[in-house]
Amino acid sequence: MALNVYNYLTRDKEPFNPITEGEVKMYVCGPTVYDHAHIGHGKTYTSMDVIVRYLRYSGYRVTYVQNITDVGHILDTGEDRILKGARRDRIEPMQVVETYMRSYLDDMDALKNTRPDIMPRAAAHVPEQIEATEKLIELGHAYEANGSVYFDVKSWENYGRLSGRKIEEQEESGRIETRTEKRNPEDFALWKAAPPEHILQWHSPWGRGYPGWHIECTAMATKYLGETFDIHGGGLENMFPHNECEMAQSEAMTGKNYSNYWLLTGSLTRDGVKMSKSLGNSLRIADLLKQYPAEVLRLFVLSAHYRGPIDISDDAIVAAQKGWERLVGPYNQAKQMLSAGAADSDDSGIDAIIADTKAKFIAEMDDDFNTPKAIAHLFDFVHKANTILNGDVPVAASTLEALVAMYDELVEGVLGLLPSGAGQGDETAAERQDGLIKLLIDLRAQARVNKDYATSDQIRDQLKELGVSLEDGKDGTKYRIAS
RNA sequence: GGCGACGUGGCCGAGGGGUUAGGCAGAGGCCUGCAAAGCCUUGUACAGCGGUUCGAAUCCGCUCGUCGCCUCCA
Repeated sequence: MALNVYNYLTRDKEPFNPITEGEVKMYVCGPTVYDHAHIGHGKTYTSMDVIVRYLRYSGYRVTYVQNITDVGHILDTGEDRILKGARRDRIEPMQVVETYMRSYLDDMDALKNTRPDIMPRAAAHVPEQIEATEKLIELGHAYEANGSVYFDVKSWENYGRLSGRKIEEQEESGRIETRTEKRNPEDFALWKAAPPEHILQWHSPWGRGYPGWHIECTAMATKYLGETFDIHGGGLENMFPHNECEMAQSEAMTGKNYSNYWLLTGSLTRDGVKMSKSLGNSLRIADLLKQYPAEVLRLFVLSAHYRGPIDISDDAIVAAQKGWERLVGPYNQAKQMLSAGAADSDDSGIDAIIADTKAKFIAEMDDDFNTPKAIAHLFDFVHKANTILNGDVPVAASTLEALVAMYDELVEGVLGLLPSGAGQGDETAAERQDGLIKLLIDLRAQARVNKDYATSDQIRDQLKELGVSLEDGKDGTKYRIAS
């Protein structure tokens, strides 16, 4: 079965056909770096990360571009967000940008989101944005007024195609601010004249100023991916006005389709309400990562469909944590069984189960990246694997290796859900730790044979305090390390 | 006021005209020195009211409710 995706442009699920066979050009709206990232960003970019991972797993060569907005845009109070951040932190605007961009990248790395191939910064693409604005003026889709340039929405009949909004309806709503210098209230800025005190400003054919919010994506996406590319991703809450304006000006400029597919992610709420600065209910990614492993946060995000909303609560994350430990159980157990030495052959039939799980996983992912269902199939596998691994019949090394390979391929490769950290960076330390724990397990086994349960329980309890849980089974004691 | 989503068992969340989602929590049992983990068994779910249909949680209409966007926002 081939990949099908839900395209917001048509509001329908469609077969995915890239422009160039085997290649995918993908653009995702990145963050404005004026504060630390919160878990809402985590949801959007982890969803996009899994889409990229799956496209690559499916054999596509993906070019993944995600911008960094470091120009700053006007708040309703007339204040620039980045300038506001600078004033708050008493530093230069570009220090704000650098600080929070690095913080953002740290958070994304910690969440195991694959780095985009190109992360263009808006401030470094002002000439491209001016060029795009000039072209729109030439083509009669934009006009200058008092040193600012506006896109003329009435010159582009497809305006409203993505979000489904009609200009007339906007006018009727009566909530569009009236700016006398605009021809239509809905016209949006491509370039804004800057007052002298505005720190971030550049030369332009229209005097000193700075670019409008939407034009950066047009300039950078077309520069790195071409005038028409395959996928545009981002958060659903940016569909209007940002994506709508972006698409209108891009297509007006090139006369071609902008992005063939629009994949937008649902928003994240906290205990039922959206995160916002004013409510003070933002949860920083960095703070959450102090409490939970990245994989738990990823499983939490991926356990709901990317297009849907998701509500974060303590109960939900704790449930995700328990679920994750169960999901990863057979992998850890198989690894330990392998290091302990396994049988030469068995007739567990696990090869067929693995093949079946993989086929189901792929079928679900092919259906608009249905991670909740794909993960449900993995849990079905966990159930079957546990039965085999804990049964009376010895399991062959080849069986264990096949299981580990499937986990590496799907659970880690596509979803990024295998435990990171211990053992991966420092092999000798991990081996030493493994040896020490096994030594304690042996000592405890002797104590148990002698019915010296005080000693055996002491070993178990103290290891538990160190984050190492011991589990007695038929074939001896296994351990697991808390993350 | 306009546009748009959505309302699923104690909780989180898929699915979607007749046939098991899955996870967490709970109950009983097996195993265990005791635990833990695992295994087996166990859940009268689909907001309400109408309609279409042999049959609706799934389609249509209305009502109620929640949320998002319409101003910067992932």
